[in-house]
Amino acid sequence: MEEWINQLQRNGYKLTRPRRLLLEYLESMERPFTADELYHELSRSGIGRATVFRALKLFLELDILVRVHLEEGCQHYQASPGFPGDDHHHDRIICRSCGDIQLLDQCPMRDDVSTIAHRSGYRLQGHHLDLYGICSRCDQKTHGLDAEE
Amino acid sequence: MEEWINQLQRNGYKLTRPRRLLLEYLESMERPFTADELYHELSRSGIGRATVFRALKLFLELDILVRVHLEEGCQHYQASPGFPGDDHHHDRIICRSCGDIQLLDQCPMRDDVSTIAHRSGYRLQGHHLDLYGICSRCDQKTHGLDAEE
DNA sequence: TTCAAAAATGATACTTTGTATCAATTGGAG
DNA sequence: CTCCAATTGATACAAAGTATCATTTTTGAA
Repeated sequence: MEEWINQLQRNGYKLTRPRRLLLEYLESMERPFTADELYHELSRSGIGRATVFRALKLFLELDILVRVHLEEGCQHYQASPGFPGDDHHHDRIICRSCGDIQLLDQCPMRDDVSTIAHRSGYRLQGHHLDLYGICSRCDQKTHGLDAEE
Repeated sequence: MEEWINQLQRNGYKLTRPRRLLLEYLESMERPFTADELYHELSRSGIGRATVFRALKLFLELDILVRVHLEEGCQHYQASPGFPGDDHHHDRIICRSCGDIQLLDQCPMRDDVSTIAHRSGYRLQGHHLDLYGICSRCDQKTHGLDAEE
C-alpha cells in the first residue's frame, strides 16, 4: 500500500481520493476482480466509471495490477504479486474451479529461460507462466459429492 | 486442416461454408489476428459478424484456436500450436515488437511442474507459458537505426 | 435423389468493456 | 493560501462479443 502510493508519486501522479479508495480496495481483495465489480463497489463512494478504467490502466502500467489471463478472456485484474518494477515476471497457479490464485515464490524457469533465449535468438524481457488445475480444497469438495453422505 | 475438420465433425458440428472459409484463413495465417480482422477479411465472402464470433468461440473450445495473451489484453487469436486435445498446454515465445510467435517444441517445464503441483496441493491440468522479448530480426532493425547509414 | 429435421447462418439489436471529450474540481508545490 | 496542472465525473462513443429469430444449409435416411 505504502509501496503503491510511492510508486504513484515517484512517477509524478497525484494521490487523489478515488485513487486512494481504489488502492484500499485492491489491498483488501485477494481474488481477481473485474472492472465492473470494482466500479459497482466504489460507485457508492461517488467514483465514476471512467475514473475506474483510467486507474486500472494506470495501475497496470505502474505494475500495481496485473491482468489474470483465462482461456475465456482477460477481463480480470488482480493486485500485482511482486513489488513494482518486478521485471514483468508473473508465475502463478490458478484454480479453474474457485479462481484461487497462488503465487509461485520460486520461479521454476530459472535456468531454462536463458537456454531458450539463446536457441531462439530472442532477447528475452520477461515471461508469464500460468499453471492451471484444481486446488486441494475444491478437489475434496468434488470428491465429496461422490463419496460422502 | 484435415485434422481440424475431423475435430469439428467428431464433436457433432457441421462443416459449413463459413466454417470452411474460416479454417482456410486460419491455415494461411501464421500471425495472431483479431476478430475484426477476420471479419473484414471474410465479410467479402458474405460471412456475417455473428458467425465469425460464434466460430471463434467454437474453435477455442475445440482447441483449434488459442488466445494470444498480451499485457494490453487478449483480443488476438491464433491457430492452435498443437493438435487438438493437446492437454491445454501452450508454450510460446512472443516478440513484443513485431508480434512474431515461435512455438517451443520442447516444454521447459517437464520436471518442475510435478514438483510444484505437489508442493501447492494442486491437481494440475495444464499450463500456459509465454516468454516475451524481441526477436533477432527486430533487434537488428532497432540497432540499425543507430549504427547503420 | 429427394426431403425433412436439426444445425447453422446473417441481420439486427443489445450488452459489456473500454476510450475520448470537456467543463468543473482538487492536490500539492510554492 | 493561492494557483495551475492534473484529475475527475458525466456523457457520448467505439470495440468486442452475445442473444434473438426468421431464413438457409447440411446431412443422413428413405
